[in-house]
Amino acid sequence: MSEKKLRIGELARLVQVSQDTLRFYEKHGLLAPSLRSQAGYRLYSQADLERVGFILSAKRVGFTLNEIHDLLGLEVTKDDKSCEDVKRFVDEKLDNLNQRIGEMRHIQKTLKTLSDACCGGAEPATHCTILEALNAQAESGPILRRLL
Amino acid sequence: MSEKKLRIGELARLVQVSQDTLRFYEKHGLLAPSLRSQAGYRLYSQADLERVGFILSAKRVGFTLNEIHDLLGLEVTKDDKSCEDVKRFVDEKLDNLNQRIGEMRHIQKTLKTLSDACCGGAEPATHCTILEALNAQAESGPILRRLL
DNA sequence: GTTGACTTTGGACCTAACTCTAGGGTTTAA
DNA sequence: TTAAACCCTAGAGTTAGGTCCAAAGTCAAC
Repeated sequence: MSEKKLRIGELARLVQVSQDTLRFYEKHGLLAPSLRSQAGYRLYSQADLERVGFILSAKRVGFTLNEIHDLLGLEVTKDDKSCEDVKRFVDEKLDNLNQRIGEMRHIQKTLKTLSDACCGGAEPATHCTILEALNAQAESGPILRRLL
Repeated sequence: MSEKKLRIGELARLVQVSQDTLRFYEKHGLLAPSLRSQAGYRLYSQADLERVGFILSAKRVGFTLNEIHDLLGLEVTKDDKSCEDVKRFVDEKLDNLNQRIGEMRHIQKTLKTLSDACCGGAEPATHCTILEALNAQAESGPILRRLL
């Protein structure tokens, strides 16, 4: 039994993007349907579905479509050189991610400080902004410096 | 002694963005210099510097300028209602951040799998793509589902 | 055998976030 | 006192990532 293929509308509904977006990704080389019907309809396989999943996930965490294109194009072969290249590229992306996760955690902490400071007690603080929350944190350690 | 003020070029160099970008942020209400010189030159204070730091950091982790504008505008007063509003807004952003951090960690893991699988041993694998790395992970748990 | 929901292509349009240009004023060091 | 390096405004142009539209073909059901 061959696997069930999805038409563009079904796939779009599944992954919650527009059909136009899927065609746009195709035009930019990120996602080609594995097959076309006789009439020319795009038919997507399960692998295609996973590919879209990866694209959208990578996008959400801040990769550009160009970077995602490169990531999807990565392929290690017996050739040692390609292996080196992949490692360099991937490690750079990893560093990048690590840094951004750090910044996200910091902003998270700041938002939490704001939320707690303002609405924690029975009486709301008279005055509280996000920059004051940032400063409150900064006073308890050299956190602000990491921002810059 | 009054604090040292920065002109636009100095600030731009400090935070590594163009002068145009700073003026752009000003036009969109994210950052107004606390002062102008007699000749009309923008003069930025330390507080302004911190503000830019926050803007850039928030941008790096995926907030849009509009969202950042709203974040910067948050202010809790004695008014209970504003407190409620802030809490709702901030908590939503926090959820958002949490989810994205989760996705980042997942992609991080995938990249690591790829890096390890391909270049770990003495001999590079014959064939390894990022989607295969994803699948390798997926097999050891229902991870892919979380992508969608 | 036609209606309605689907699909195709090509190309115009849109928004966010810059980036550049022109034409001019200011500051400072030689 | 002038040249280099800075700053100003207004407005046009650019890039990424879609989004919309028109004109037309396809498929399922009634």
